Amino acid sequence: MKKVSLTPYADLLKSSGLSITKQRIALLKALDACKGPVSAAVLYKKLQTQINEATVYRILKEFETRGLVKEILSKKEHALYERTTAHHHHIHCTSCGHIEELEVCLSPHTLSSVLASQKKFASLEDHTLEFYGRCNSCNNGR
Amino acid sequence: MKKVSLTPYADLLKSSGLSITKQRIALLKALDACKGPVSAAVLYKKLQTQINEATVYRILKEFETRGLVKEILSKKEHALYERTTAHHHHIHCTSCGHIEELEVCLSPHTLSSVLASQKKFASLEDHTLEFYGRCNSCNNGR
DNA sequence: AGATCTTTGCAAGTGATTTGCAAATGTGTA
DNA sequence: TACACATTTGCAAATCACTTGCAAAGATCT
Repeated sequence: MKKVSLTPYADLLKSSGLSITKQRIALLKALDACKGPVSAAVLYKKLQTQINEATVYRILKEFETRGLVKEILSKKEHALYERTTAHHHHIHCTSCGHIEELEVCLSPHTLSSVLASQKKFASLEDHTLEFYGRCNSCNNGR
Repeated sequence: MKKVSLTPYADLLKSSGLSITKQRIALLKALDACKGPVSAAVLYKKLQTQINEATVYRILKEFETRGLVKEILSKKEHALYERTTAHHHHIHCTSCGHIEELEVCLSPHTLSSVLASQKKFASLEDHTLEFYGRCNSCNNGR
């Protein structure tokens, strides 16, 4: 008999080793509904009728350790979260805070040369690369 | 008559457009005495007999906007600060938190190609690039 | 369905950073 | 050097983002 999948979100939770609750599903949906990285506060605002604030934080942390979301650090705001997709970086507008996804990344060659050139670290697990500038609309307006 | 400079720190403050106070000088000294980036809390601990905690935060923020210090964001800790020197990046140990300076940076070519490839931003002001891995001593210990 | 383990809501607690305000200190000018 | 004015500091309270303890509610397994 064919195994029927309930919903993609439920499946995702299950395959990440998490039990299925309406709060976690709501949070995944909300994350997907956002175009870019969002703060816990914004997520909570969208979901306040459905999830308690503490739960938003708890779920976000859980998701991060399971690899479902990625935390990105920004100079302006607190931590921002986005669903984990293909590895990529961002450019942040220093004026309006708008964040856009970039398709560039460090080449594997550059990365390994980083490690090779400085022998003091045994392994390279991750990197963050964020750009800051003025987006076109902010630049026009000045 | 030759202009005598009082102290290098006082000169630095003056040329940054800041008035000279013993708190600001003490903070600059303390920053220089640290080998790597430090948190406001650590700085305050070192200086508690000389500067009030709120003042530490106020000065740090002031220094950042004047370009005297650079704030670096870390996945583990809160904001860390270091004196502005030549542009560089860091590698953070995900186990012990140790941070080391790296000499590598993105090549100007890479940077401009980032901008060129994605025409949506008018200017590129800055970028952050932080690596995460396990330092050798943490790796041995496991 | 029942037992058991996990998650949630709530409210209080933390830790980091900020703010208001009066006193203290710094700066420019006489 | 002294004064007037502007800036900075210390202090205490406030805020903000996030965390925690605990009992009730919900999920999972059989």
